[in-house]
Amino acid sequence: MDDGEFKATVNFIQEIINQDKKTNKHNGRVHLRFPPEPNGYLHIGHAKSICLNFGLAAQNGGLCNLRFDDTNPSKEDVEYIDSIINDVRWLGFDWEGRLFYASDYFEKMYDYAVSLIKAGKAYVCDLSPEETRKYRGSFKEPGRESPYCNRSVEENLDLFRRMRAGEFPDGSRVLRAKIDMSSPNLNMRDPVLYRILKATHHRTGDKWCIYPMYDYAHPLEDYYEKITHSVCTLEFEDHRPLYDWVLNALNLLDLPQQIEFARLNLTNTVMSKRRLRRLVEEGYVTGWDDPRIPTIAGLRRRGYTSEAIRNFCDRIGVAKTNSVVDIRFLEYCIREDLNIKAPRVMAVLKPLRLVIDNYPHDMVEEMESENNPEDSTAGNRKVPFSRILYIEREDFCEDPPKKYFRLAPGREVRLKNAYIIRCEEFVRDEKTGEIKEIHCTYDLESKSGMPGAKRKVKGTLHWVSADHALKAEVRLYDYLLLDQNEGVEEQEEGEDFIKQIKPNSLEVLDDCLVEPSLAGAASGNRYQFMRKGYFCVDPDSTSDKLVFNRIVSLRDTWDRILKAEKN
RNA sequence: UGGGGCGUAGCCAAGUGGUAAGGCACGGGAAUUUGGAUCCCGCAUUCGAAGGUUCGAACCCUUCCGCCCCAGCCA
Repeated sequence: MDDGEFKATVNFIQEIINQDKKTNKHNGRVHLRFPPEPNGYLHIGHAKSICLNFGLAAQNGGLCNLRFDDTNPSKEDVEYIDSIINDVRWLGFDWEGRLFYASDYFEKMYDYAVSLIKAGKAYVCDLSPEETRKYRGSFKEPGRESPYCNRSVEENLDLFRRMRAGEFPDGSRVLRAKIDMSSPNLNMRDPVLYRILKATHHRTGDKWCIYPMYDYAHPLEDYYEKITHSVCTLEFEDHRPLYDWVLNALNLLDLPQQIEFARLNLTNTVMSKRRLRRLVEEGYVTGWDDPRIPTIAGLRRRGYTSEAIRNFCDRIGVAKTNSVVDIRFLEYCIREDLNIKAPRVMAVLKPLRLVIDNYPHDMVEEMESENNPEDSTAGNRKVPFSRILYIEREDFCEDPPKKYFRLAPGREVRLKNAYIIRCEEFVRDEKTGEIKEIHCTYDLESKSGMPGAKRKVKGTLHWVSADHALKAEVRLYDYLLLDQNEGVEEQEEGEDFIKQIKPNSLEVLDDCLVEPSLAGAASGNRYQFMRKGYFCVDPDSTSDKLVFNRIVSLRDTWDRILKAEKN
């Protein structure tokens, strides 16, 4: 997958693993996990984490589990579990049966909490959420001890048992760790371990009405699964002392090590679960698999390959610096992959009728065409050619600017895999002034493969035969957000990222014409529409009407020249 | 404001005391029946800043500056 010119440099996590292997920490075992909360769809930021965790395991002869961190039933749902499992598998990773749920450990976690209480390291606190916040203090001020922090072990045990039994309403009591209310790290000011939540859990049903908090549950989950390296994102750095505290308070051995790295940000798009959910729920996009959003489902529908995504993730690097990766790098990765894989076909997106006046009326020639010049095993196909063709509207210009190599009055151009033609005249719609049709003559010595084809001609155009072409709908996607840098996290108070959405991030082309070899193209198939880009058959496609998504355009040097001249 | 992190090119990112890798983007050129792909060439006298240590500093020390995260009974 990544052999060839690209060589990954050893990242800092691999360095830690190298060191641990050297000192035989964990007896040389390497065991990681990808621990999503099932409260949303996976996006390419998760893909970075998935590739990192599973990749590190693979590179080190280790293991990687898939684990759902389902400790908050009020936000989670099986819909998300199913989609996450599907996405991780689609990305190409295998947890080899080690699929776990935090909820599987609730009983053990409860028992550990009881031992914490017995050891005098946890207590039941009756403060309300508001009071708890006040007692916690601030960055400036130390917190104050809870009036309940010195309850007897017996009373704590009794209260905690009754919390579990459902005797108290939501929010009335919590179990707290007894650590240090004056710690400069707010996470250590007697953090909440368990809260009462009378919600039906998607897996345990109504068995529980108390649920462990992340800070308590996560280190235990890692411990139960014998995780050696617990990789998470930067915002958990402040939680590491608590992660370690839980494990140490219980006197556990062979402990996992939490290591934090920077999450992925991409330009021109949104990446937070909150924002993606908003786009979906408020109808700015058509669903979690809308090809404009960077969810795995969206990228997949758009036509991205898992290889390209993995490659991207492997190449962006792993570090602790907050960064925003240019989305054009992702585009580079998919073009690189599809350049080798995607068969070439001809498709005219915005058709302009072209008549070859000196070509016989009823003649049809089958033009031999290479399926993929980058792949000698891809073979050839025949494409029908006749007197009336369609070319791309933008491939003709009445009054061409300099450096324009395409068709213009009196000019010659090559039709890909066919003949060299000359534009003799064009017909204008009298009412609209729009150019309706162009008339050409062809050089019958210039057919591809013949000696006469060797003549140098500036431009080569793609085309379809009017009588043979298939109608198609093509969906062109643009970046979701206007400003390049608004892919970063939260904005100023009151600023709404919704305002940054491009009004025309989706353009639907209804009257496209594609070559007949595309008849019956299966959903998910990818092609290069020559000179236009890479396209993927959408699930909406039917035998009556083909529907394609543009995955990414080809690099367009002409377009760049035009833009450069504007500036 | 207390704590925790991070500053190397437009964007990622190596570099760990011996004189700034690589990729993307960008610019130029070659070749070309895709203005694609490919191939060449160019692109940081300097590493957030200033001092110091050293024969030698992006790397070590000091001070300063900037950015990110934390005051959920979310994860």
